[in-house]
Amino acid sequence: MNSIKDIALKAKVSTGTVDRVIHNRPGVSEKTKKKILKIIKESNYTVNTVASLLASKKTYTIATLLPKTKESSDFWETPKQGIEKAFIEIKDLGFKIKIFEFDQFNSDSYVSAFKEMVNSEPNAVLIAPTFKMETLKNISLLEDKEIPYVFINTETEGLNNISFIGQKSKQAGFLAGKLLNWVLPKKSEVLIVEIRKNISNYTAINNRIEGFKDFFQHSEKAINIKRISIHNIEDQETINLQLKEYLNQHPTIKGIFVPSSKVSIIAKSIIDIKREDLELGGFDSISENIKYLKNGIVDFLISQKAEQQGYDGIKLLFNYLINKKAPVKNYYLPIEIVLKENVDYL
Amino acid sequence: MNSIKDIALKAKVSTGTVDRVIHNRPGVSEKTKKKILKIIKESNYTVNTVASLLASKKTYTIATLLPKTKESSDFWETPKQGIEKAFIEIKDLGFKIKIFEFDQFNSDSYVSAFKEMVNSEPNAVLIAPTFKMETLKNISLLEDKEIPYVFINTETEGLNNISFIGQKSKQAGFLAGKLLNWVLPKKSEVLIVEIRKNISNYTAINNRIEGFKDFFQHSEKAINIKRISIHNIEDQETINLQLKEYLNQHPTIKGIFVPSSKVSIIAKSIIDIKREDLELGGFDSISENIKYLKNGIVDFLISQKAEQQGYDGIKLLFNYLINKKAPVKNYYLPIEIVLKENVDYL
DNA sequence: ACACCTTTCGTGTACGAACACGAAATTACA
DNA sequence: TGTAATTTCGTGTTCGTACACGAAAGGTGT
Repeated sequence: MNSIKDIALKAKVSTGTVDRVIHNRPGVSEKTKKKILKIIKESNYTVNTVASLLASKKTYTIATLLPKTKESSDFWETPKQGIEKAFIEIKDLGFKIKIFEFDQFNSDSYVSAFKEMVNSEPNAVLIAPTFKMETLKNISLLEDKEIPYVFINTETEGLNNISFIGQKSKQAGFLAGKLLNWVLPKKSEVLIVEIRKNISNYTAINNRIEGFKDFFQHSEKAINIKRISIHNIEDQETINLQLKEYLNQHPTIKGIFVPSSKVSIIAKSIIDIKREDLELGGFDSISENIKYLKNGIVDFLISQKAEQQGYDGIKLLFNYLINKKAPVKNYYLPIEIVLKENVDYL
Repeated sequence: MNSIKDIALKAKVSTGTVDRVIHNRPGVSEKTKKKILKIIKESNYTVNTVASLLASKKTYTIATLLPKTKESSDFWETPKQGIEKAFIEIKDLGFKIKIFEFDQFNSDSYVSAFKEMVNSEPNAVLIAPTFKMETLKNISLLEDKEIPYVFINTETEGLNNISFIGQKSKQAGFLAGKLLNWVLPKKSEVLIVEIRKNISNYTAINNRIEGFKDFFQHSEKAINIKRISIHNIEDQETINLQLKEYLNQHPTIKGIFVPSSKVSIIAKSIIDIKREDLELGGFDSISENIKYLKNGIVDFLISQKAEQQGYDGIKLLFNYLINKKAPVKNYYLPIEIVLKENVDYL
């Protein structure tokens, strides 16, 4: 392998001089600089990242700002696993990760965690910007300190994030339309059930609904779409009643679309009110949902590849800090279809 | 961070002794060894891979043995991209990759490339064992030299490969059955079209067919399944005739399943003989197939995540060589459903 | 008590790159 | 020409680990 020593030898200068040229630091005459650069190119030498990182005892800290999780089946557990996996790969290269968390139903806690994170002076940050307004209001704290940031999961436009990693929500909704359409008998109506607890992530959910409707508008069999909203997700009884009544009033409804990860709640309801004939689709392959996918109540799930969001997010920041290579602005992850038949192989 | 020096200090020995304990080398008394191990555990110290790799100027060579590719749209291009990506990540850690190739329709070339590969004395190898017999016959060459090997893409049982990375073919066929069933009208027949050029990979293809049939055997609407074989893939005219005639004789056939990546050939045929009403499904999201997916001739593809096969394969060997950590024997990759609606987001 | 061997462990150097330090070369100006 | 200021660049140390070498301690036999 080609080392800085070889280059120095060939150029008849010391390693120090080569080092200065490589890092574009002053103290080298134009002439020697040119000569060295030429030799570097000819012997196509590249700096050995490993040795470099070892020598410059620089350590980088990446901060993450994600919703707190209570149970292990929580959606946000999954990106965290991806973050952990990425961390293991890069910790020996002098990288640290500092975790900041907030209550996803409380915007104040988001803001205070955000500020705390900024004050810890990380080299880069990974944010799940579930609160749009609060993000817009506070993003300057990061920009003033020139801390690069990437967003995951929630697309927030018009900001200088170096990248967004997540799903194209509208297209995901569109796909959900196609899938539900496949499994539905002709001349049915479909029902969109919104679970309103999760107000924080409304952008993605609205985009999914928009895409979903879009599909049926351009489909030959113009299926009619209804929409209801459910609020108190703790109270299964009320949900059952509300759903049962609505379905009785609209007997042509043969399929339900839940544009969020809360599809398991509706699945439970469907069993309770004995309407297993309904087709049901939703989002996110979390364990609670997979249970109902496997027993056939849920027909399909669309996965957002949550683990990869975390993993790729950290890896991307790692590459950015090491090579200063700017990634693509919109890093869309696969819109993955999860069925009973492939759920065990993900 | 915790370094070997800190451990030595705490144990009141030199770094050399700690080093001996870590690498389980002789020359340390039972007593000191225990003491050091205890301290290591207590301060949860782990060796710094970076420094370790730097110091032991060991360089590892991983050899790959894959089919040669002619066009950039070839299936085998994709795993190669994954290998390249993995290589970039690990080259600074002293890893080299040596590529060996063979003609996938010529078993002799496989054997000779195999031998050449073994003679290059790599530290580990990644093989696409498309020729089963020849693999069985020659695998001892690797085992005699104690060179660890992983298989990708083609599952070959009964050998001491440290891992297989690829798809559960039978389950993938099963899923294909489900998808075709979804899009088919009731009381149709389906046709399996085998493309017999690719004899080399027959295990996977047979498994897919088996899984596919399985699905329909256990489905309520017991759909009848026919099967034909096509040989000379260069001659589109003959294929068109053969297909047209067969379909005329069996007018209830409404869907076609191609258990290989050659589905684009049938798609072309379908257009030529004006039978766009047929539903069509196949394997692998290579560019040729995607074209027909997008214009609606192909209804679905099942992707084997070919790039990931290469990437994960190399990464797995990397981890194995570094940490001697044995991976899972069967590393099944996602069985991914690719539709017109999500093909742009993979 | 002496020579000799074995076990145990400490020291020193190397890996490739980063960077502080200061030596040497060049230029500026009186 | 002498002196100071400035530019240019080589040396030495450091990062955390690996490993060769050999010193010290302990044991055995005569």
